[in-house]
Amino acid sequence: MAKKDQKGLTVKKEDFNEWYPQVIQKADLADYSSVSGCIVYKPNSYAIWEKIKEVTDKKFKAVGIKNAYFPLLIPESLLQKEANHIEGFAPEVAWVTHAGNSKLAERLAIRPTSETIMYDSYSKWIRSYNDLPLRINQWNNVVRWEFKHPTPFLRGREFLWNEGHTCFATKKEAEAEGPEIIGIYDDVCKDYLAMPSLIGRKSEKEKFAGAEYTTSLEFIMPNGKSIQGPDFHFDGQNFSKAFEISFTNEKGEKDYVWQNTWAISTRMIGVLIAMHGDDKGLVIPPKLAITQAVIVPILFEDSKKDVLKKAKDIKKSLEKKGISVYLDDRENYSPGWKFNEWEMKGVPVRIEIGPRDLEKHQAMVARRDTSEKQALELTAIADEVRILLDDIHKNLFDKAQKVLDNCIVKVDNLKDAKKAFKDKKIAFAPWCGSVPCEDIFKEKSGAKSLNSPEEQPKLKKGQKCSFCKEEAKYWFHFGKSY
RNA sequence: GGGGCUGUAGUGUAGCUUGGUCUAGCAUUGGGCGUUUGGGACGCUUAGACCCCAGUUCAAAUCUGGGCAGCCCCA
Repeated sequence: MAKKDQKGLTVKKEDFNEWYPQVIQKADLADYSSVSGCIVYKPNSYAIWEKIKEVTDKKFKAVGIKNAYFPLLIPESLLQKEANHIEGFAPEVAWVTHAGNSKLAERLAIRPTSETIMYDSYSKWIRSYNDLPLRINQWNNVVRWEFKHPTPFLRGREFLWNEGHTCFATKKEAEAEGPEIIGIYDDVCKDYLAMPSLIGRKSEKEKFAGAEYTTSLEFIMPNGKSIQGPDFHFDGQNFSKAFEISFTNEKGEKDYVWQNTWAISTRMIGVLIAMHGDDKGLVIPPKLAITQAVIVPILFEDSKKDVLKKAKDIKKSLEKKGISVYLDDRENYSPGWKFNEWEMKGVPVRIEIGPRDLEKHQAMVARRDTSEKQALELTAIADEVRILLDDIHKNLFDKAQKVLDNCIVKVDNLKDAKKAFKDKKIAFAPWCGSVPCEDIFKEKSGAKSLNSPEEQPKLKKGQKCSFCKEEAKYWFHFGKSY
């Protein structure tokens, strides 16, 4: 049994697998539902998702991407049009077969992803190079009937995401979208979620079903397992040829569009919880927190009025600086109880004010990430909290960056790679990149390839692959994965 | 894909080996009343559970089988 503190929370580093669901439970983030693998996103987690969605959506729109909405249900005939795509998704598709008591003539897939239903429309919409580029995104839910153990947020049968589906007249234009989209995702992860990642190209084996290549952001969880975050797929003309998305180019010739797809999902909530949470519970990065600061007044009968008045003043002064504040003036809970509750829920900053502070014209300000507490002048408090919130973000990011840096081990053989995985680390190795090599590697190590960063250490002349006899092509990250 | 472990109120658990004393204990949580309130206050009161389906038996939370769900390890 792992150690528990007085609130029944497992110590994170001793048993992450117990700690994780406990935090979700205690911070009131999610609940299990009657459908296995489908969770309820309770207000506390949904608020985080709304924030992620809001900031990401803004960035999409800033580069000219428009939102639309396509149907949930996809006719079987459409889903089957692209061979690799259907092969990749078929085992996990949930089907609608009946309407009331009558059997449908053609069964309908609940979208596992929307390429097929969207491209059916695209083929009708795109006629000429004047219709391009077409850059459409949708925020929706998808269902993939996973058979592996579901884990709240990280792996489930239904999740929320964005799926961007774009079409360009030329390969060059299409591929140029890659860095732009990956840049947006990376900005969101760094600037809002306070999370660095490994960015790079996926292997042939692990790329998206139907894509030419996939670029991903990989995150490393505290238990040493990696997990794929947002990604970008360059689809070439695979789908456009299957769906007949053709157009007349500038030369008057028939041509097929070049396509990309890209996504970020509610899985990031899980990564966020895992990455920043601690033995006191959840830690929400300030820019994602729906409540950035909570004021806990210390109420006694004789001074109650004055303390509450000051607390309200503080609230106003913070709000003027654009900080979202909650004044917790509930009288049926003790201050200590509230401290613990807000820490559990991950609110970045807590302000305590009582009669003793009133005398000194100050308030106690505690930061969630380090638990440091300091007395601040009432007049300076709004500015100081503003600075503090930025500092908390920076500290969370730096800590996460350090963890990431420390878990990457350079290796050049299977034995050292396996040792790295055993130590809960990521192996970085020269590799040939072939599918057979990865199959054997996976069987022997229990791990898989993650991605290959664009900026690479130099390969030695004649460097062999770390796991077979072929020549190494690039450095690649490998790890045990969710 | 293979193996192992587990399922008891909202949450965490006791009981299961050796069926009966279980009208299922404890803590926390929820409701009510009062006293409290500077790091999860206290008293009184009230509500709330044996995952589902079969079987064995006079008798099942407890044993058996199946299902469902959760966790772990290996591939």
